[in-house]
Amino acid sequence: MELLKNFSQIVIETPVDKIINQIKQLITSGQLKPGDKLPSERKLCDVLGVGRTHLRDAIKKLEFYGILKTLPQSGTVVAGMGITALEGLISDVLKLEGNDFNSLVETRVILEVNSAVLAAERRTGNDIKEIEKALFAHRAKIEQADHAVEEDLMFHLKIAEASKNSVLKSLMLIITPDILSYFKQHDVCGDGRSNKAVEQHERILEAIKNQDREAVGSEMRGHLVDILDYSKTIQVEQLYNNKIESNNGGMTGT
Amino acid sequence: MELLKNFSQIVIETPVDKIINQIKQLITSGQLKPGDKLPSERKLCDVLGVGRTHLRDAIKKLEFYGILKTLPQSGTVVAGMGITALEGLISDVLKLEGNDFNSLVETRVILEVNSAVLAAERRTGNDIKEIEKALFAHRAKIEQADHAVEEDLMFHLKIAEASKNSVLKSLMLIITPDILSYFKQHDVCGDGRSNKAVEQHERILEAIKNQDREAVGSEMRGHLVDILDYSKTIQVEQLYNNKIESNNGGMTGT
DNA sequence: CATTGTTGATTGGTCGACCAATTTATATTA
DNA sequence: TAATATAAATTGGTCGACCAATCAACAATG
Repeated sequence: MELLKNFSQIVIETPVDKIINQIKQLITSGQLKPGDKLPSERKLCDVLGVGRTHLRDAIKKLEFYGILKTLPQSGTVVAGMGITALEGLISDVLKLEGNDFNSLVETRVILEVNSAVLAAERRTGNDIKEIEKALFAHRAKIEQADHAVEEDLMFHLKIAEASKNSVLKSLMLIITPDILSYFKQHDVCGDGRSNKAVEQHERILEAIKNQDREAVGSEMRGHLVDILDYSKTIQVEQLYNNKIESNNGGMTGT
Repeated sequence: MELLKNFSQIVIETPVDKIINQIKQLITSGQLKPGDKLPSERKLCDVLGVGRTHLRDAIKKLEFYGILKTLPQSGTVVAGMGITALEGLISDVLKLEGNDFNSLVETRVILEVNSAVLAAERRTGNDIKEIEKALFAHRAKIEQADHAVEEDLMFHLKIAEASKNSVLKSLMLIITPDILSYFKQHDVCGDGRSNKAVEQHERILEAIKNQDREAVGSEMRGHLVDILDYSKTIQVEQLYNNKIESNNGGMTGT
């Protein structure tokens, strides 16, 4: 079995990825500065020796990351920001490397606790109603069935909305799918933890109602701490599995 | 001038967006469940009355979000996760609505403070060196020139790396470009704050060296608090400007 | 000389045709 | 009949040609 160690992850580099790397290199090396206009698509794909479709896909992806900006019938320019931080960006962003569930959960705790505290400060009456609705849905699902991971996360998402911080909510939405996929893969919520979770949710909601910053913080932290512990125990097993199956995590893109 | 209030933001809904909305609607309404296979591209674009290019763009975007998964020569399926959370996701994620600089900075404070604390716990000798290097570069740029926004943020990014939390770092990378663009637009760091910033950086680095969690937390918080205050003062002006120019913020995608 | 109008080249956007891999259906054979 | 081989149809992937909008150069006009 030790033979397995002699294999290393095979990286499949699609044409699109190769193009992205070239453009990225041009930017980081300073040959393309913010505001510069890229050569026309036709010339570029001629030089690169690829079809225009691939090039356009690459541009679209970079545009999505905010690196490029393409102006119809005019050209594609390098967006004037974030260049220094570009190094290693594209291949890193959201490419949660699969075995890094620990970071994922740790980050989740940070986002959750803070959004809960903010929610306690800023929640409106309507927010309370929304959060309650999610709580009821969660409880109902658990009483009749076993798994309710999505309803669970929905509760947390409603809290994020009540925090009135759109960025915080967006970031939670970004990491949520990855957490979901992990939970479903490993059946985290199998045992009797579900009922305990609902009780904790109730206490969290209560603290938000009372606008008790301290309480909501500690309750949320306590609620998430089991999961954080759990994540540490599966770390090793996780590492092993990822070497075998070509599991490419959550939202890793193409 | 009050007439301006009678105008409202014009929402340009590209064909791709329309397709995404339809697919999203099919999923949220339950007509498409996780694991289901979508009709073939040809049939779909026939029904929708759009070209295959548009449809493929839409699919690619949804795949990027982790909603769909397309298997070559086989079909496109609904990924089995995150469906409950889907409602409102696609149009929300990272569509930092432009005038929400407040949320942006608030979130930054949260991420920064926590990553700094983690960095104090986990930093290696090499991390220290990297952070120092960034600090020197920042100071050098300030001593000779006026603006050093990118170098400033680079310092913070190095701290995020020292936190050994890849997700935290990724999230910071995501919001960094938006912060940069704002800083550059509004010339935040114009006055003599630059020198003060370097001094604060030095104290933060010192605290990380000493692995002093408390100190690093309060120092970082103090360092960022001016910016948070500042963001509140420009909020109103910001709102106004955004109505006029069709500024679509940072990484809003297509 | 300055301004305007026209024309031609270039741009990104769009579409339809073709390709290889896959799946399905059908025919062949033991 | 069951298993296998073969052929036809369907799939997503790729490419090149065409489109309308834009821009640049230049000529006509005041």
